[in-house]
Amino acid sequence: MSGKTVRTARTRVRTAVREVPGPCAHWNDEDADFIREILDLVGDKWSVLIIGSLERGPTRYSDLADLIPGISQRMLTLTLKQLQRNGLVTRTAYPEVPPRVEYALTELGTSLLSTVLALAAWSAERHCEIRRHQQEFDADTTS
Amino acid sequence: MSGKTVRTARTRVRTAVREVPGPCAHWNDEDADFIREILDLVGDKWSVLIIGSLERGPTRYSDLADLIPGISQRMLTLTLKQLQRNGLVTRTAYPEVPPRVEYALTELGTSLLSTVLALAAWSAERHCEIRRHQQEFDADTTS
DNA sequence: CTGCATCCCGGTGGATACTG
DNA sequence: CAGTATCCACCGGGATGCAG
Repeated sequence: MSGKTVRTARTRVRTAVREVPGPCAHWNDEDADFIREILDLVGDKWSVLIIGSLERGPTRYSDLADLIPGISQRMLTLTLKQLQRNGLVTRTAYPEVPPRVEYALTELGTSLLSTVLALAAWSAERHCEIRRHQQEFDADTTS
Repeated sequence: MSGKTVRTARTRVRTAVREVPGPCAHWNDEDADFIREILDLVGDKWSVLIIGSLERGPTRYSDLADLIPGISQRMLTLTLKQLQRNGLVTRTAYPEVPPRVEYALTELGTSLLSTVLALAAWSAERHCEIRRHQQEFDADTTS
């Protein structure tokens, strides 16, 4: 997982998903990698929640901890660092006492948020439908 | 964490994400739950790849295995069953010899695909930007 | 207040071998 | 061909305690 075969072609990336020239596979390395990249960004347990909590502007560490019920300090710190590394949030430490640190969404983070929100909307629309399918399936399986 | 506090209100789900009545938290239980629901659906390692591979129509088990490099039989079976349970794909077994089984996207699955594709597009657009940030960050951190 | 270090447990998923 | 079953390594992530 450390190799990742650095792709050089960034061209025509979006169309690659839909237009497939021949009869061969459409999940060509590149496309699959983009999926993986997203999953690495937001596939974990807390990233999206944190990003969403930053929607309204710069927020302090402790405020984030309050906004996101159930998150541990460890995960908050870790995920924030990860988000920062990916350029989705910025970290600003004010040299005061007691220390104050604010996290904020970058433009990149904001753009991701809006995209992710679409997913959340989808879930909101369909989640009862999904539940129904699950129950049907479980009923059938429970022989 | 096993309780999950079964919500009874499915009302006004989509607006809940953007409109926040008061000054309080916007990640109200419901919204967070929708995020979690999505993550359960597509947050794993293979779901999205499988869904994408089904884009062109019904596909056989072995064909899927070929289309998705690196997936194990175990994970292919498991993930397909999960997708089926959630009503995203259908499984059709033809009573022939040798056996033939085809998986296909449901309308629900298709709708999710298009939403997920938006995320993939985002990743395609921004991934070089992300890489840049990562390298900068790592360079700074590598003291 | 903000954050790292450590311990530890459960789940995810890979490898492999076997069945209808 | 289309799975099922078993074993096991890895790591995400919770709890707790300490530090700047």
